[in-house]
Amino acid sequence: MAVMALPIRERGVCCAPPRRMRAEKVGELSTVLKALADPTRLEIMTILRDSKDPVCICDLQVGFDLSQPTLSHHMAKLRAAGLVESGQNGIYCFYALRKDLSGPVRRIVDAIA
Amino acid sequence: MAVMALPIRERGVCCAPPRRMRAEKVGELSTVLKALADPTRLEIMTILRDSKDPVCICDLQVGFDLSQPTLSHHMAKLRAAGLVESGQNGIYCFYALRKDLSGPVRRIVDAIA
DNA sequence: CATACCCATTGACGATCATCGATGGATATG
DNA sequence: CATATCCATCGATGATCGTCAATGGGTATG
Repeated sequence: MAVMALPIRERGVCCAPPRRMRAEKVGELSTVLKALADPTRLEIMTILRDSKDPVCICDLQVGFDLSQPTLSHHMAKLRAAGLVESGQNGIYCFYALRKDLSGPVRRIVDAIA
Repeated sequence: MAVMALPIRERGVCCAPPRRMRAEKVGELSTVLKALADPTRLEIMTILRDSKDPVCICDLQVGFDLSQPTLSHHMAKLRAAGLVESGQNGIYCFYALRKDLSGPVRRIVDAIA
């Protein structure tokens, strides 16, 4: 739709654009993005990011209208993606944003305002 | 695993954490993240972001080992998410990063280094 | 007009995902 | 010990996703 200045092409001559990212990094980043690409997990991440203290699962279960297994599954997915860490204290399980996130991942998490 | 300073809780007393993000914004952002959460589309986005000129689909087809319909489907998804815009010139179809991305989305795109 | 090239759409298939109910383990309380 | 609370795992189900082959439309070339 937009009026773009389009290059001129020659028929039958196509050349692959440069790919600067390593395949390994592409996989890591897409895993992280996939973990964030769900409304529930996205909001949980902002809660963890903005919370001063680790957050208890039971509090999240009150805040979100989801079953307990579903929420547990979401947290496991966030942890598998390397975004959060968990700690147990008696009955309670707490989650917090990992502090050793890589630069790009940290920037992405900060960007979801 | 990590040694977190865990808060003290009272049995049976859970309170929902604050949710600062509007539901509408959560939906938009998760749509964008879902569009980025695929290795192929992620790499295409970096190519478009780093390219000075609009990129022709036929060039992408050479660069990625995917069928033409699959690549077309990926581009449609990026456009549906509001990340790219397209322009036609004769036979050729060009794609480019949209310049009117919102602040958060722009930061996310910039973060995928 | 006939042919070749570029691209989108459709229909189909297997894989992954989000969700739930049921279950069980672990820990605290009485 | 008995009970209540918190949480993870398992199995199942419906939805969505990534991919392809087939098809068709549109545009240039000869």
